Amino acid sequence: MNDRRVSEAVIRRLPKYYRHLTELEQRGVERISSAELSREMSLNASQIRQDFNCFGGFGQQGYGYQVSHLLREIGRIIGLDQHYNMVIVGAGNIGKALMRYNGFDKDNFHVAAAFDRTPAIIGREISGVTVRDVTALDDYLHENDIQIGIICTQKEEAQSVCDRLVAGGLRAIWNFAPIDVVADVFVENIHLSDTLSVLSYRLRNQRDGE
Amino acid sequence: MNDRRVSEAVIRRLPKYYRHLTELEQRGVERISSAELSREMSLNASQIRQDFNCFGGFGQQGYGYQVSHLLREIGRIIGLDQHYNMVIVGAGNIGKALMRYNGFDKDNFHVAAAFDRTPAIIGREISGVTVRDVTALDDYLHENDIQIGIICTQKEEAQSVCDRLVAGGLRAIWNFAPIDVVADVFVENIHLSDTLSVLSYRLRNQRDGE
DNA sequence: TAGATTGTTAATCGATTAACAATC
DNA sequence: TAGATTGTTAATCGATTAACAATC
Repeated sequence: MNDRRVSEAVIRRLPKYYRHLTELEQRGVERISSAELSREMSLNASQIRQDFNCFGGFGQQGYGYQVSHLLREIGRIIGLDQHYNMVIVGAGNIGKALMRYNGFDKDNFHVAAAFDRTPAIIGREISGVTVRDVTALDDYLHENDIQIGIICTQKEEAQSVCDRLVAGGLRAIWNFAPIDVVADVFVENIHLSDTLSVLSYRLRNQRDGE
Repeated sequence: MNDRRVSEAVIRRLPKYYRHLTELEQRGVERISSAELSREMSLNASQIRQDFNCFGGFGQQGYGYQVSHLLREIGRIIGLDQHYNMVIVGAGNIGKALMRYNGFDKDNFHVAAAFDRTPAIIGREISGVTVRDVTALDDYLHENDIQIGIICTQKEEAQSVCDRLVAGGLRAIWNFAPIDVVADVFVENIHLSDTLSVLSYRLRNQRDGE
C-alpha cells in the first residue's frame, strides 16, 4: 500500500472506476485484469494498478481483480456506504432539476430540504420535498444533521449562502452558481458553462477529429 | 508565442481567466500584472504568463496586461465571438433546466430546438422553444445548421442519440447522461454525480479543513 | 510447475514553477 | 534613466508509463 498522499487525479478517477465496475458486475463479469480494464477504459494498465494500490492490494497475482470485491472496496473508499443528508438552496432551474435528479443513489445522497427566497416557489413540493423560505435556513441547519450543501442560487447570493451553510456546520459544498465560492470546508465548484466553452474552443481551433 | 500544442490543462483554464477578467473589467480595472492576477486567482504568475503566451504576447513589459484587450483576446480564442446553434435531446429534469439556463450567453449559445420521446412533453413550450418528437431529429439536423448537441436522455439512449447527432453533422457533443459517450467529434462528458462522489470521498477521508 | 498478473520500483514525460534577460 | 513586468528558457516537481521481481 502506497502511503503517500492520494493525488487529486487519482481521487477523480475513483468514480470512473466505480461506474465501470458496476457495469461489469451487472454484465456478470467475475474477474478482470488491469490489462483488460485498461483497454475498456482507455487508461494505462500500470496507472490502474498504481491507483488501486494507493488504497491497498485488491488484486491477486496471476489472477487479476475480483470485480465484486473491487467494486465494494472502491465504493467504501469513495464513501458510498455512507448516508448523507443534503440541502439545496435555490429552487430555480438547476435546483429543481437536482431535486428530481436520480443520477445518484437517493439512499446514499438524500435531499432533506430545499430553500428559496421567491414567494411563488416557497411551499411548492418538488419530488416529495417542500421548498422552504430561505430565512429559515440557519435554524434548520442547527436543528438537523446535514452534511452537504448544494448552492443553486444566482451568483450574487452564492458566497453569502455558502457562508451560512458553513456556519450551520456543513462540511461540504456543491456549488452550481457560476462563481468560485470560497470556504474552509470541502468545495466543488461546478462551472457548467466552462465545459461548453471548452467545446467552443475546440470547434474554433479544430485540428479536426476528436 | 509558444507553438507547441496547447495542453488540456491550459484549455480548461481559459474560461476561468475569461470569467475573472470579465469581473475585473466590470469593476473598472484597466490594467493588471500577472503577479496581481496570480494572487486573485490563486495561480502561479509564471503559469499565467506561460498560458497567455501559448496564444501570443498580450502583455507589455513593465506595464502588465490591459484588462479589456486581454479579455477580448481570450474571448476570441475560446470562440465566444462565434454563434453556435444547439439542440437538446431529452427534455427531462436536466434538459429543461438547460433550456431555461442563462449561465451562458444566449446570443452566443442558442438553443435552436429540443427533442423528447415522451408524448406528454412533446409540444410543450419551454423558454420559447417547443419540444419536438425525437423521431424528427434526423430530418431536423439535415435541414438546419446546428453545431452542438446536448444529450440529456437516460443513459440507455445516450450513445444512440449521440450517433444520430454525429450522423446529422454535429461537431460537438455536450453529454449529461451518466455514461461516457464515444464519438469521432469533440465530446464533453459531464458526470455530475462524480463530483458529488469526490465530496463524499473527502468527507470520508477528511484530514480536515479544505 | 509454468503462465499470468499483480505490486512496486525505476524511467519517462509533461506540467508547473523559478529565474532572468529583454524591453516598455 | 530606473523600475517594473513581460516573454522565454531552464529547473523542478509530480504524474504517467515501463519494467520486472514477487507470487498466486
